[in-house]
Amino acid sequence: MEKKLPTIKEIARRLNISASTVSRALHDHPSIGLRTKMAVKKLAAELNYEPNQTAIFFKQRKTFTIGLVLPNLREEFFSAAINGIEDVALDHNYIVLIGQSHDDLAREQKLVETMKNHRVDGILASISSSTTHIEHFEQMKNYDIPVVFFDRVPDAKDIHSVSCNLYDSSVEAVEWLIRNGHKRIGYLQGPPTLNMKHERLDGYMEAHKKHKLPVDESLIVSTNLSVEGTRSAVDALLQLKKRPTAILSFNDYVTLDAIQYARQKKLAINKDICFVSYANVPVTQYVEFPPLASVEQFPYDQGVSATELLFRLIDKKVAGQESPYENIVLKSELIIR
Amino acid sequence: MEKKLPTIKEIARRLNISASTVSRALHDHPSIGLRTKMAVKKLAAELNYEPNQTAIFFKQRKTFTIGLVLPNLREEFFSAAINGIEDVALDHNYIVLIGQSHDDLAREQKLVETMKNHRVDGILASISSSTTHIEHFEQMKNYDIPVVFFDRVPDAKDIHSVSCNLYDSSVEAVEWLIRNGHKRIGYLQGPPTLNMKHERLDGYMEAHKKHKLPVDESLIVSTNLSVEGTRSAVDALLQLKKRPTAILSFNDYVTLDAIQYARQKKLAINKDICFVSYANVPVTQYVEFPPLASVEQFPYDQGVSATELLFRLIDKKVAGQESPYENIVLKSELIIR
DNA sequence: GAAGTTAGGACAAACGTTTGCGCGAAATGC
DNA sequence: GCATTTCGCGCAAACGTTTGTCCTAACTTC
Repeated sequence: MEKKLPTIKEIARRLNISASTVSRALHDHPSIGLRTKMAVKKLAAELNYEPNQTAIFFKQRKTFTIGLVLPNLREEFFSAAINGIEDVALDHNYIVLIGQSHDDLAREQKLVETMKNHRVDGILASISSSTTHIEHFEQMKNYDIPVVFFDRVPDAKDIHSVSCNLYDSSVEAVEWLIRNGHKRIGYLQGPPTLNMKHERLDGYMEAHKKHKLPVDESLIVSTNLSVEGTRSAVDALLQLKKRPTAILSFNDYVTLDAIQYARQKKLAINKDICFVSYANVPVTQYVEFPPLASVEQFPYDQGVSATELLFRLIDKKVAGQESPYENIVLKSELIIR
Repeated sequence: MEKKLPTIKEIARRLNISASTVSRALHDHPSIGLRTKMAVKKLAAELNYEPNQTAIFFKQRKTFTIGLVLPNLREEFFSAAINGIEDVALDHNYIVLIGQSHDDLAREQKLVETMKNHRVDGILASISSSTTHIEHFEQMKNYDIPVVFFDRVPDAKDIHSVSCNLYDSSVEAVEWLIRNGHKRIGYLQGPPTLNMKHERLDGYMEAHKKHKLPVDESLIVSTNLSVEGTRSAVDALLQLKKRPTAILSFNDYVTLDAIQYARQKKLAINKDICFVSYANVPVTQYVEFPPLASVEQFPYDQGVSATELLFRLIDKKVAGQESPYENIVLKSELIIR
């Protein structure tokens, strides 16, 4: 059953010409006569010839493949980002290798390693929540594989990245709450590794400062994103003698868990307590009590932007040029329901 | 900046031995002496040698890559299926190329074409809703690339597939509704291309037959899965003089739209009208009125099973053996909330 | 000590494609 | 009609690895 796929050599043999001529003919190289060009193309079509990409990859040192490493696909944010990534990649005739870290550093490392072995031309990454260092990404420099981080960007200097400005929208979100009469606003943050740039927290602080509201440290709690983590964090807030009337929380998924827990505790959502969040994932439209507002982070645009940056880096690499580190910041937008 | 990655040749040159010896030494070939073996490994480690996979792919005619073509990643069903696929693939030291058809036949064709060019070792596919023929998949036979369909399986003979038995659970679902007193049960089906095997409909019919209930054709409507399509289909049901008291609907996403529409029409969910559905996606746990029951289709297991089948096919292909067409059917399960 | 065995490694081809170089013949210029 | 350019194409190397075959020296065996 070993079907022998037609090769350039085969065409050359049949036409009694050399392989190089065939190659050039197929590429419309100017130094090939029209007659041979026609003959080659005709036979190629008849034989259903298709170039062996693995041979080309090998020779050209390019695979027309980009690697995508992200925490998971379950979150609508990431699946939306992929749409942008895939669209740009397909435009460039590239295809996407995917890998989910499931927020596990070891798995993330293995994925990067595997992608390196596959000689991807570049890597897009959103780091896992347990990623405490990024050596595995930095090593890619030794292989001339550019890396662009998006959304979950590590707090390091010498990297390329695309992310949303969450500072401004965090200020805006908290101000919105303040304007709506809230004076005690809780902040439910994510795990430390994802807060390294603490844009959200800085925005939270700034809004308090602007409105001369004191910041109560006990109003700031953390979750590791798990249901239990979120519950105990929310619990800590609800146990306070002076409980917050509103909570700004890490993202919509966390918020859904938080709301569920608050309801379980017999709190009236949007009366006893309000929620404002990040991500603005579409699925919240179906739930009874969605967050009152959520910061749209434009995953599709982030994906597009990151992929375009990656291709610029790949092109420069091919041209042998050095690229300065680029850190693109897109703006986010507070969506009020 | 052209970093020269170390190669076998380089190691051979430095050690004044031949490349073949180096290759064999690295592979612990028995005909290489311990001394040279050690020397080679030592130098390889020092130079940080890593085999150039593209060269190996080229030579071995294998890429250790499988292609995955599916409608979209937004649906939790597919992102859950990927988890199974990825886990099995990683176990086999394979990596996954991904492509979303977005329910567009042309895009699906392009993706398959691109994956073929990348010489993937096999393809996993869940067809788009606009896929009216599967020539593009059948052509893969000419390239010795096995294809395994999962979940959304075309209605054809000569294919490999993994899917859920929806007939039994459909009977069960409708019987459950009947036992709960419903006599007029609507059926909101998906687009024709996805109903080719009409397991759901057959089950719906069978349950009616078993309970000697007449089937009213006007209770059977279709949606193209879009929000508008679903709304007008539901509308048709609600307009009936004798409106159904329950609706069995294509999947949870459709159901969420349907429920939203019904509420908009001032119907009391679970009183005026009940919903039972397929997929059992986790996100329904956060909504106010989830479907009363949903058929779990075990996406992770489907992914695992499909990928394992694919690897069996790949192995047989390598061994030059012919494989009979396998159509694995997993059972589904009606989950009652 | 001669014949046979074995261990250890070299050589070269092969996978399919691309590309720099060069060469002969036709076409052009005067 | 000779010199020069242009055109069309072939030759061979190269990418990095694997693998079948062959070779040589050392070792065994009697």
